[in-house]
Amino acid sequence: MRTTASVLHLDLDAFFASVEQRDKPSLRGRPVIVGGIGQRGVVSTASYEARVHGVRSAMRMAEARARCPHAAFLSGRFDAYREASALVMGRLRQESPLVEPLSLDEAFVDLAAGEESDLSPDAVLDRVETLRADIRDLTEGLTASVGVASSKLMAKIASEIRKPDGTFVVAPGTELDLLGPMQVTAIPGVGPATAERLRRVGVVTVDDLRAREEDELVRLLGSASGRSLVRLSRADDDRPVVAEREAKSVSVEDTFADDVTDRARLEAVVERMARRVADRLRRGQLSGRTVTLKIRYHDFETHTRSTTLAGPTDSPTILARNAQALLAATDLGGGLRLVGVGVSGLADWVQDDLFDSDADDHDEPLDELLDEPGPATRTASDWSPGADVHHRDHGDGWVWGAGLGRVTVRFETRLTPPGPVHTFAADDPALEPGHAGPTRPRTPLAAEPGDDPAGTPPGSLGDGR
DNA sequence: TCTGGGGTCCTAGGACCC
DNA sequence: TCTGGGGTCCTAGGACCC
Repeated sequence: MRTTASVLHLDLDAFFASVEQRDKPSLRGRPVIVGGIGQRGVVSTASYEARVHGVRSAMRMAEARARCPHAAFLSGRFDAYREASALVMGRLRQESPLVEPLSLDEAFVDLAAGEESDLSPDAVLDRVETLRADIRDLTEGLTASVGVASSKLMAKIASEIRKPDGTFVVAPGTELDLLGPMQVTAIPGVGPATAERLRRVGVVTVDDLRAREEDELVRLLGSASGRSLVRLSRADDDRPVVAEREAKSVSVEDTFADDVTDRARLEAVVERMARRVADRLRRGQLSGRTVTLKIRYHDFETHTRSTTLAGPTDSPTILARNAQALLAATDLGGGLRLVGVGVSGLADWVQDDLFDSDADDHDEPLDELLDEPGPATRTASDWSPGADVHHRDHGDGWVWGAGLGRVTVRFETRLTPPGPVHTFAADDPALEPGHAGPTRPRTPLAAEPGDDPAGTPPGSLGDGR
């Protein structure tokens, strides 16, 4: 933990609602509620005028309307929010090169990372007041709350204390005085479920938490949470401010106004979603390997099904086909209230790069073939540049394979995912045209030593035991 | 008229490998 | 003939955050 208050946390006050009030003078001084406007919407942000009436983030819109019928209800203008956010983040980067945005309206700044400066609490306070005034000018009126402390944990807690439009600097050495009496839910990461588990064993405040043994908390909450909570309860937090964090997943989901039972309609929705995901991947110059379908039944029961491709793709067609295959394997029950499509296992390259192929367009047949779902154990390196690729359609599935330059040929078939995967030898009768699908379970294709001039795929040989 | 959308991280079990 | 000890990958679900 640092000895100076040099981690800054900034939080723009009622951000979405404030942008709306800034851009529409008629809304100033009035309750403004931004969120899902439809039947099943929830509140994203409520202006302070609306909070007076008990309207909160994540509240159902129906309840918000009941509590505050005279409010302005808006669905949000994300381009405007992104623009305002970029101005703020830009100003923060003048403060230090090390800025970690957490969302459009929140960021950590490492004040110790830039040029050497006076990090005494008084000097930092002056600096923050200048920063907040600049942000107000730059954004034409948006206000921010700021906390500065010796760690991320305390900075984030501190920014809540003088909210809205205030600053709180935690003098080094006083962290536990501030944190100890707070409820455990003040610690980010402790939500309702964890708080309830802790309450049942008599832990309500951070001081209560600190009195417990690590072993007990690990048993109660698991290894990661237990250990981390022990440290945080002591204000022991050395997590660094990290500027560039790479995305780990991309997803799109939608809740229907009314539950949908029509499979054809769901297929169309899933296809559109997959294309949107692919579009976002490509704009981010990313590709992904694991396709996930998310569904939510009428009773809110939620499930995910996923399939992992042989290599990363950003092809809308491939993503759509895989998402639709997952849907096809899904029981629609009494209807779905939500579907979603996501991709994870992101890479900043596409599988194209591995092949000596002139297929620049990811939707070309050859390329698609190579991106088809395969067994999880197959890796991109199973394939050699210029490999001779074969494909045979077997009606209820398909077979594909690639020659590595001579006799060694791997053939694999896959039924509609997530069905079983089978591997065949080149002379397997199942490969005869007209044969309708695999006839025997997957068997390892042992390459004979010295029989493979193109190199053996990693992992396909035993360790000699 | 119960309960958004976009994320992250963690856990746990099974398959598979060495 | 009873049964190891790691490790990684994959799938699914849950808690949490803004």
